Amino acid sequence: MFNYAYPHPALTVDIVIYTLRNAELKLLLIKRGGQPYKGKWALPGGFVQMDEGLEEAARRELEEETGVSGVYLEQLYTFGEPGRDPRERVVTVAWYALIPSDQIHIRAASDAEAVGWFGVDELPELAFDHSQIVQMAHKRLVAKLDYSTLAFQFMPSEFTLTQLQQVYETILQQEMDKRNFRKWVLALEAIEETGHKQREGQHRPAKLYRVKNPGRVDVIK
Amino acid sequence: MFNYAYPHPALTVDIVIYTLRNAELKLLLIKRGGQPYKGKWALPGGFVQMDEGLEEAARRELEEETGVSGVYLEQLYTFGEPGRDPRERVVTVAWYALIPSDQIHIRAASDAEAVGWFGVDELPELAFDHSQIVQMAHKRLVAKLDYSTLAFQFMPSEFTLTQLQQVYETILQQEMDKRNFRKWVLALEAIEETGHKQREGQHRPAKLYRVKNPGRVDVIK
DNA sequence: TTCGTTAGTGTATTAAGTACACTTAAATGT
DNA sequence: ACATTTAAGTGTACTTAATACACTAACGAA
Repeated sequence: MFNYAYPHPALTVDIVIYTLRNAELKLLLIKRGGQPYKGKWALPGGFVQMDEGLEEAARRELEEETGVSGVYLEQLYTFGEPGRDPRERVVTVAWYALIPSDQIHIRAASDAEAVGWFGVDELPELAFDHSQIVQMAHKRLVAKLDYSTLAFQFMPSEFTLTQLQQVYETILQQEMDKRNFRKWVLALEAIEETGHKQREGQHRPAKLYRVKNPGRVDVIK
Repeated sequence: MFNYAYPHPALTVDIVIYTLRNAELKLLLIKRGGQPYKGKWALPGGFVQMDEGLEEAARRELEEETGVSGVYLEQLYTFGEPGRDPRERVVTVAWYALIPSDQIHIRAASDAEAVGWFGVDELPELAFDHSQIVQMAHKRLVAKLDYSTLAFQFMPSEFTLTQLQQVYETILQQEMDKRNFRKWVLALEAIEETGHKQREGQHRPAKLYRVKNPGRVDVIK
């Protein structure tokens, strides 16, 4: 039992985990096994331990659900309306993570819950205020493509310019001109040729590129 | 006494309250009367009540310390490193507020604490991790001037273009060309002439403008 | 060697941002 | 009334970034 002179809310982290698969933006959901919202899909998350920081808690949950670590993770917003959880006052610090498309051979889940990747346009009804969280995450993601190098966080260690362009086109939901895109992205000086080529399909092989500073997201303009 | 099966952190809100005075960006600090960090300056803030939302709590604290309400308030970030408060685990949801320069005839403070406006370049040593919070708030503020109409939140109901330019110059710490600034800001179509003029000093009177959507902050470009 | 497919490239046009200096309208002092 | 001081107000040329647009190159398969 833990006693306090004043009431304390419970504190959780929830994570919107994005990846790109089949030219579609997907996010990870977990089917709730217990009440409330039993059987509904929800964002992965859980309680913050007393001896861990908030980002640390988010990375722990991320690793537990997907097995991945070291990926891009950013705090999104903190949600704490009274009544957002019917049991007790729960405040959640929401985060979003981007997983490169080559790291999704992750184990399904740590515990026995049902886990699934959902296209952002085919989301089921979500538990709690999680659809509000997802909505805000998507807005942030789209906005950041415009003024940062965030999109590179989706790329595998080597990738073609066409693949990179598809990432932008998928998330922004608009087609782009190939020549203009290449001119623009190369002018950023954030990627470089690896010297390798990707030979696949009956056509000219594509040059492979890598991100110069893989972990880093820079503001551009 | 309040009992929980699992330990809960305490939850606070802290607010970076900005205003502009004498062509200087200032923020409000409160001298701590009790331990820890007794006598040190700190951001205004306090515990979140169990029946109020997070923004509600921030607005309550803002109103208690400054008497102002209805001003621009935005969530900044949530800080929750274990050990940031020596007494117990305290997680704080940090906000920042912008107060128009004509609303600073506010009452000094609700309680007996010492309260003061400090220029952002002349801040004293701060309690807790508050200097980290201030640093992040300043970064956000500067960034948002570039891609939103945030700066208008500092303006009184009627203002001259020169005053508006000074707001940008003060916060961005760089001089701007008068003609280019006017061309740019008028092209935003976010402000309009009031028809009034400001006569003061031995020079040509300036046209007064107002913000078209006073509460609103739009992303530009 | 022809066909199918995706990779890769340049130029002209338009829009936005930057650099830069004089005139105007008022108040003050003689 | 006139000259002086002060900040308000205005336009144009130049530079840079964004856009529109179509063909050639390199490979695999038949």
